[in-house]
Amino acid sequence: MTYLNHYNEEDKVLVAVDCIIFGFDEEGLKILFVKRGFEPEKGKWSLMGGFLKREENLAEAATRVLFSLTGLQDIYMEQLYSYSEIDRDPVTRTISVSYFALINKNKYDLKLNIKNEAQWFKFSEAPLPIFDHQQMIEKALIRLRRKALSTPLGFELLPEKFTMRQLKRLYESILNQKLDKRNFINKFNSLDILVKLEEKDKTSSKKGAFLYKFDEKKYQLKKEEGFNFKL
Amino acid sequence: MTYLNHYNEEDKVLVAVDCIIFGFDEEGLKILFVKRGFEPEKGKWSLMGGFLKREENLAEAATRVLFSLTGLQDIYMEQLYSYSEIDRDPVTRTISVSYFALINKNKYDLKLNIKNEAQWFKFSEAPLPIFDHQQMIEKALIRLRRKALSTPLGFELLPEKFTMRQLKRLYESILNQKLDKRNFINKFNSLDILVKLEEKDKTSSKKGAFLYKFDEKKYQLKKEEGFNFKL
DNA sequence: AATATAAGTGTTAAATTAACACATATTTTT
DNA sequence: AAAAATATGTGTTAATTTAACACTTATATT
Repeated sequence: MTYLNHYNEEDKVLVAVDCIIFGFDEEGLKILFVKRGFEPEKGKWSLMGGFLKREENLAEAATRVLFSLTGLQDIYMEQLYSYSEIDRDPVTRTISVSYFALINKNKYDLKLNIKNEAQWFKFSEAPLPIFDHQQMIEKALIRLRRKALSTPLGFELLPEKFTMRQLKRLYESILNQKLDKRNFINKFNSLDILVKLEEKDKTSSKKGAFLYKFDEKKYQLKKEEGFNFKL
Repeated sequence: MTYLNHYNEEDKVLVAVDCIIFGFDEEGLKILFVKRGFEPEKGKWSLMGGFLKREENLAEAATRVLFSLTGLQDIYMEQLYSYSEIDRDPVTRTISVSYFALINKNKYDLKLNIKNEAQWFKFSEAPLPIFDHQQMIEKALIRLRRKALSTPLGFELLPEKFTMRQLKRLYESILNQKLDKRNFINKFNSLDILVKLEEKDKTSSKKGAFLYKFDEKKYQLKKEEGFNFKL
């Protein structure tokens, strides 16, 4: 504590994290909001947020916040951007760092229902959240789209076994455009990260559609390597 | 100040900004460091950094810090990432948000020399900076490379008029690989953002090489639109 | 005169991307 | 029972993009 001359107590600020959680199911891309439990804006929808504590770094704070509000655990999150407008939080100066994650919605829904302050919304129909959260979400969506074209994606969002149709719909809902069935399948197969199973899924037709899963090793390798797709 | 129950004074932290300034000249890609003027690590090389003040947002802080340490003004900076390891600054808990900018080195060098605590280093020969600044720089370089392949780049780094050779060298030094002369020129010309001038530059050969400049409107449009290059 | 350095310019093969249609299985409707 | 609707599955071709590649001209240097 000898060097504090350049370090001015008065400039200390509160730092928060806000988590943008994307999920996916039959209906398309979803986003998870919580009902804010305290004033101001109590009762309104909000990203999962909370304050950074002295004993943790930002990633730890994001993990803790997500867990405490939703019960979700072991979710890999990625830091996105820091928001620092002076009045962004009307109560006191707060800087917020956004994190985002993709999760397999079905896998986690049971846990989620216990704490029902959290709720999934179809991405296109989500209510306007508080503060600058809408801005955060827009940036996250741009990031998600970029990721979809440069790294394999789906392992975190789809059930373990999935059909080509689901995979294609996932990409369509992220990129917000229709994709050609044959081209999509050919393209995705060229990545060589899928394993075709014997099993068929019969929920959407009696003929059944073959199920696939990711070859996790190849998937991770491809993730590190990256690519440059047009879809 | 009625709602402070959830807002805990004790969790306030100092927030800093650190600026990664890239430049370019005949020798290649450069990075700007300052000699740190206070303890700890006084006299060591460091990114331009300083603390966020109560009355400014992060972008403003970055602008102010850059100006006060180097005299550089009107530099567009882009936020990169926030660093929050508890002990990243040995004096006190500090979160640092990195910003990066590309500047035309020659254009600004005069101003710079006035305050000679700042110094350019060839990117490959730069000394190891303090704290986690090296990490910040690595992330900035990755970002810079990505940008080079998805958005036109050079307006901020090159002199107003430049030769194809300089442009190619810029890309080579950012991407850290040799590029084929003909392919590079064809590719870049296909963007349709360059204007070929009558003038020649004779500094590197008596034959002279034609000078080009950017068509600023087309450049900015292309920047918004983006692309997806392999070079 | 020979050699070296820089500028400038196009063609071709390979790879990737985009466009496109029909057959099969089954259920639903008429 | 026939017709229509929904879902699965599969390949070819043209267009575009990328990668590989070599010689000519101008000038200075030896």
